Amino acid sequence: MSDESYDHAAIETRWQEAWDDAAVYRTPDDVEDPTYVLGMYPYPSGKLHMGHVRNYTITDAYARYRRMQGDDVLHPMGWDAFGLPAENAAKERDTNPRDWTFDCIDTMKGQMKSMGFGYDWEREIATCTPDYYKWNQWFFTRFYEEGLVERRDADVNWCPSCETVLADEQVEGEEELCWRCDNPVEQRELDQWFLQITDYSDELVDYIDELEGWPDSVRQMQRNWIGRQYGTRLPFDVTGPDGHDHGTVEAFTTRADTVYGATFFALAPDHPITEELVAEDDDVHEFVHHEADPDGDEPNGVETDLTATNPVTGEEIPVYVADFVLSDVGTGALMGVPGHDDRDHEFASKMGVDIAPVVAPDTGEDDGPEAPDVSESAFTDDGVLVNSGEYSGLDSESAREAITADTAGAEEATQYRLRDWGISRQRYWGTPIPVIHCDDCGPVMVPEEDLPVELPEFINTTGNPLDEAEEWKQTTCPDCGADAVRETDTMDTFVDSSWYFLRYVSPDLPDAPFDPARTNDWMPVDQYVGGIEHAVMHLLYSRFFTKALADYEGLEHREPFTNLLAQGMVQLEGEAMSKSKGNTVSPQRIVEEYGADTARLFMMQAAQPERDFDWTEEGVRSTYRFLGRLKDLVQSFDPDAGGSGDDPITDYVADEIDASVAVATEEYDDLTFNVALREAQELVGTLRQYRDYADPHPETFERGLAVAVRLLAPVTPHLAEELYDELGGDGFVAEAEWPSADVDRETAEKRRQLVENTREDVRQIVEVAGIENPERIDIVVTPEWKFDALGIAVESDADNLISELMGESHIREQGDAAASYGQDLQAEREALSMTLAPEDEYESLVAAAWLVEREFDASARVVRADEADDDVANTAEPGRPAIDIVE
RNA sequence: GCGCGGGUAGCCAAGCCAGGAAACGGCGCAGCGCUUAGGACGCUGUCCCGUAGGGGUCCGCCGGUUCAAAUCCGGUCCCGCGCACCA
Repeated sequence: MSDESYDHAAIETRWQEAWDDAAVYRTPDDVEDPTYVLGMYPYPSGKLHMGHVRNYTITDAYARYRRMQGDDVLHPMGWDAFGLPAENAAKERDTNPRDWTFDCIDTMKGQMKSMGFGYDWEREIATCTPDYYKWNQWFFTRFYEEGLVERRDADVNWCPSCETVLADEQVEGEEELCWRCDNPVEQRELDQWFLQITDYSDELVDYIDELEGWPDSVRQMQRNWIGRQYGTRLPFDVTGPDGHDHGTVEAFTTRADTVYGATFFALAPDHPITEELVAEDDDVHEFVHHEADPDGDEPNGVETDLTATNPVTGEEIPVYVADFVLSDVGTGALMGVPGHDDRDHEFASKMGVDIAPVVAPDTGEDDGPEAPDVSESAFTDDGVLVNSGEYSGLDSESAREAITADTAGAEEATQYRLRDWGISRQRYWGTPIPVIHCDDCGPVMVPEEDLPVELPEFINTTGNPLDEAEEWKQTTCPDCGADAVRETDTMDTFVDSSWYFLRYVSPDLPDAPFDPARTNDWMPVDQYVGGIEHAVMHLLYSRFFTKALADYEGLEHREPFTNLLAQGMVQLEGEAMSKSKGNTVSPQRIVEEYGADTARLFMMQAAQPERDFDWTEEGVRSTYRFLGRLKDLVQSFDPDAGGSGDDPITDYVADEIDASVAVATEEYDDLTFNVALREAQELVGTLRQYRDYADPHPETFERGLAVAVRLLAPVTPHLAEELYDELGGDGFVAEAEWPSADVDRETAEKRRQLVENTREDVRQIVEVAGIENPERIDIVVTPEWKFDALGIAVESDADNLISELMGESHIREQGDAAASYGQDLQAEREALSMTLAPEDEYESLVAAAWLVEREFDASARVVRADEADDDVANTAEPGRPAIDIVE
């Protein structure tokens, strides 16, 4: 076999079997607080795609790295196995969702194994098994007992194509499209089960600040979604022309300071008062049923014959019904302040309502604020109140507080955009909601001993199959024993994924959803990795569940995921891969052609995990060749041949090995695999040069190989095992110890910088001086007193550095040279920093001299200052040796 | 409109949180080497000027803080993402 390729298939199969046999990735129940590394479990759609491969390679590499660092690691995998696509697929193929799902799981599990992902398969879960979804039902009844579940008649998002309702979070964009099928969503009124996530609104939003291991973007998206706003609720008395009292209508406002500028009042088209008016007022009827366009950009409205009394001024203002007022925002009614709100301004201009300025820009001067001109557009900033009675002169902030405090019936109010989570779905392939409807008792929870309520056999029908499952549906009331029917709705599958990370801890526990002691020990998830598309829904629901379980089920953690990584997309020519575009790359094909290690390494080295990157076949081939070269390098190694190691090149290689470890370790810790891997690949390059240019010292060379293999092991586990074995390693590299370095990263990088700078200087001199054929290159290390002087200068805060330096006799006796260097130091003293120690600098240069010799084809000597001519040595500085080139 | 993130050499992109070297790396381009890993590999160059390591200019734009700014602060213009007749 040529070194262009290697028998990846044989190697990968061999080690996958060996890992299996040795249960390398098994996490025993008795380990203490393992590092919990988790990738978002996949929906079993049939085949792994590149997004999965990237996601799970990230977690696998990190899990392997932590294991080599000596941690116990929990790295499980499971299946988000309920959901509509299985139902659709079952219909198309004339099978049933269960069989189809388990077929898909089989296939995908096989593909995961062929990728070499090291999961503890004994913790595998599939949410469509009664053993799992029983606990969804159990949580539902527990939450019901705690008052976290409510059934209400609600306007819901209905997707006619999926024939089910959707949560607000599942409706996308201005066009309101279904997140799954991209069809327009309609509104329907249905009895629905809700989980009261809004009970946790404040905690969910407040605690975002603490989630420092999460990306800002996700944190911000959650803040936006919860949408908390502080304001004031103001009571407006609404009356009709005949004195007919419509009662008090509260309006929420964040700008109570503008209340003197309220020139109209507006009600939503479906507000209860509007509905009264529709019956008696033809104009209102006409508007509500024919003109109102809540989705349009134009604010439309109709004047009513009602008036509202401004609770602060006592003024009566006209009441409109307007389509931009939304019944589910605030109270469904608002005070219109056209002088200070853009939309109100547009509406007032259109309807001919007064526009009055009551807040002026704060000029910061004492001569009194001047009311802004609001005839053309509103002034929406905070400022100073004008035309506002006793409140004139106050700044907006103070005025809001004062008005709220002074006004009868007004109160501070907090508003949220977050709504309760409607979990009812009119589909078959989900967790049956464990409720029985009794004519006499109403909805009754299924008793715990009757759980799980298992799904009946699938019936291929157009509506909800559960509605057709008569035998299943008919039952008796647990309370009164009368004939009753089962709830036929199933749960949103996001219920399943809101706690699956707990189930992995004790997947087979028969009598509880999770083992409290072990879960408290093992949670939270240390590193969670998945797509940004779950920034709101899954992650918010999981946070909610965790908090509810902390309150009611003894979970001692209130946040599930400490660190979150939202991985970037795998693209092809800048575009997301998608089946519809037909620009996908099959992971299976890549594994067959190049092997899993190549696919994994290519992906991890291509970019930081959170960035998008382009898949390129050329990159894959180049990665494959690298692995082939590495394999060759290891196999050509002969421990019984080679030099004594008593040479500078060996020292250089030894330093580089340490440097690689120091850098790669830090980068693995930060999950910046691309940088860590570059380090590993450069080390392999260095070793190759070592082999080709010198007579390698077997022990150093072997250490280099062993280090390179380990640095790559988290990402290319199969070949790493093969080569580790080849090098005579004990056991598995997967369980081997992570290499340690003799240097810290800073020193290693200073060394590299010194060598690189010195070589660069030589190049410049050769070029600028036009030296054609250098014969000898002397690199003269700085005299020690200069290092001492630099050290003093860095530490010193004395005004006169020179005199402080001259206080040192061994510096003073350098005479003019000391004075001159002292002045240099004085000139840049604020920018000074410590270099390598003199001996370290000398040794680093000696070790690197061969690079200069090789590059310039001249002999290179590294000499100490006292061995060189003074006029050369004097130009040397710490970190910058003098250079003398002889032609 | 609101919020967040970002604008760095021909292109991609690190550095910014913790200010101190024309600013990591990759691609592309150019030169050299290679009894060889060959539609590769290694070395070097790639802002301008310079016959001994020097000088100039530079991180979207404008301004500020500082001995010192890609980095901190304010303003402004573009790009991306999320939310949005949200009161």
